[in-house]
Amino acid sequence: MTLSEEDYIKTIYHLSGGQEASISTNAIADQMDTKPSSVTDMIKKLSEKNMVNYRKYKGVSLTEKGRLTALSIVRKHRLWEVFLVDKLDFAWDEVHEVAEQLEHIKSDKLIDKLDTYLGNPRVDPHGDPIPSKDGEFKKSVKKLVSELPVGSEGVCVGVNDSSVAFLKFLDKNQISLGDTLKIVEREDFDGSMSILINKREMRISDQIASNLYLEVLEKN
Amino acid sequence: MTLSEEDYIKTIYHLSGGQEASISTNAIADQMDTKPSSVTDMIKKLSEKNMVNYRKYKGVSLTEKGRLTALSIVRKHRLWEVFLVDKLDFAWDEVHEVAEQLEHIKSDKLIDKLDTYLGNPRVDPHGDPIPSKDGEFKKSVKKLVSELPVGSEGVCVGVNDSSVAFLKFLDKNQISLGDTLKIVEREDFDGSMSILINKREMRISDQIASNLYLEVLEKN
DNA sequence: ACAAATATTTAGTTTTGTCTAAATTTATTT
DNA sequence: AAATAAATTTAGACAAAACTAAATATTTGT
Repeated sequence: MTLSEEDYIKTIYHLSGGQEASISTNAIADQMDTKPSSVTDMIKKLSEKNMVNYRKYKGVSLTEKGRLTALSIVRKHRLWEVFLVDKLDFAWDEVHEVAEQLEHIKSDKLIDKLDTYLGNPRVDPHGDPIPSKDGEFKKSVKKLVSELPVGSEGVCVGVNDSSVAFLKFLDKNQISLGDTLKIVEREDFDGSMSILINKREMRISDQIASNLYLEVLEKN
Repeated sequence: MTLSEEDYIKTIYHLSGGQEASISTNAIADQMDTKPSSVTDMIKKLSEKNMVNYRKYKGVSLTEKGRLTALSIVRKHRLWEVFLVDKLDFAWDEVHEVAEQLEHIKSDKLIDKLDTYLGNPRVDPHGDPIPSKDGEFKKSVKKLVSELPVGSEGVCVGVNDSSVAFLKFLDKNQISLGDTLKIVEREDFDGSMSILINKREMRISDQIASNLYLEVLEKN
């Protein structure tokens, strides 16, 4: 797999949104900032290699082989993102570019060891799930903290209420997007709950909980 | 700088051995496992970019710009090697291939943070010096432990006596190539010394010390 | 110093991945 | 169901980085 081939496979995967969708030449060209004719050329090559199903004028979809290839790239990308944030102290929103490069490094041993070193994380700093070595992975959904049951664990990914007051509250309590949050216990009376945020325990009101979005893995 | 250009610059740097030497087309071709005609082509391009001094039929040398570029690649290569050995638990002799890929990742911020994370190491797992951000670096030399003064610190890189008995001794005492060794104190009477090996203190005889090679930074 | 050997460069191709412009197919409108 | 619009493919070109084969320079041996 060349670097360029990997980029196409990954783009087709993302445009498919997990589904077995047929993706148009133009959609790929737009996404990759290239020309439709270039896409056609590359699609033919990927089709030769049995990475995509292709019927002229009808668009492409990934084969099983293509899907597994895409997942292995996604796995590498997200593991590197965890490394950059957890170990090198990058902010969660400045890792994408570098991870785009690192995801192309070829060494199974490296990825295995990196995975172990990071503690076999299930999600990246954006809350997106990390596929396992053999291409399995859970989907993730974005929910308000208030909607989740006790025991749920996820990554803070957004706010409902972006008023100055609420953002100040988050800041004062050292809650940032990208942080890991776990619901420890909920008080039925007022809906307040105690949570673990980056391993630190604290208590938040229902108002707070219904304004903070968490990305959590689906049960299955 | 393309990947290929970086590889040529690095090769010319290594063939120059730190000197301002003129390197032949054939030497580069041999080293890079490519054809002399390809080398000529690339040299012309690098010459256009002021990375090398080139006179037809006379060979090439790096310009100051080229030298700094080479040093930045070497710096990245060696920092990644430290990462692979210290953090991911690779053996010192299996890191080269992966580091060859990682050295081409483009992000100054990444290298700065990696350097900090690793504790600003001065040498890689082979005992070779890591250039600083601005291209300064000390040379290293290979010496027998017995020849070095108290206080010296370096990396174990080889043995003089490769008898089974000696290798067994090293193994039993958990001394491996790639380990960091510091001379703490020497007994004048018998030449025995106490050393720190991977931060563990132990005592070795003169026989041992005169059979173990250390790569140490030169004083200057 | 000159012929032979060796090293280097030039000229012309190849492959990969891209592009433009033209041709063709599919979709949309009326 | 044509006509028009939009999407897609084809054909031909180009740049980067490699190659082969031929031409040219340099070095070496006598």
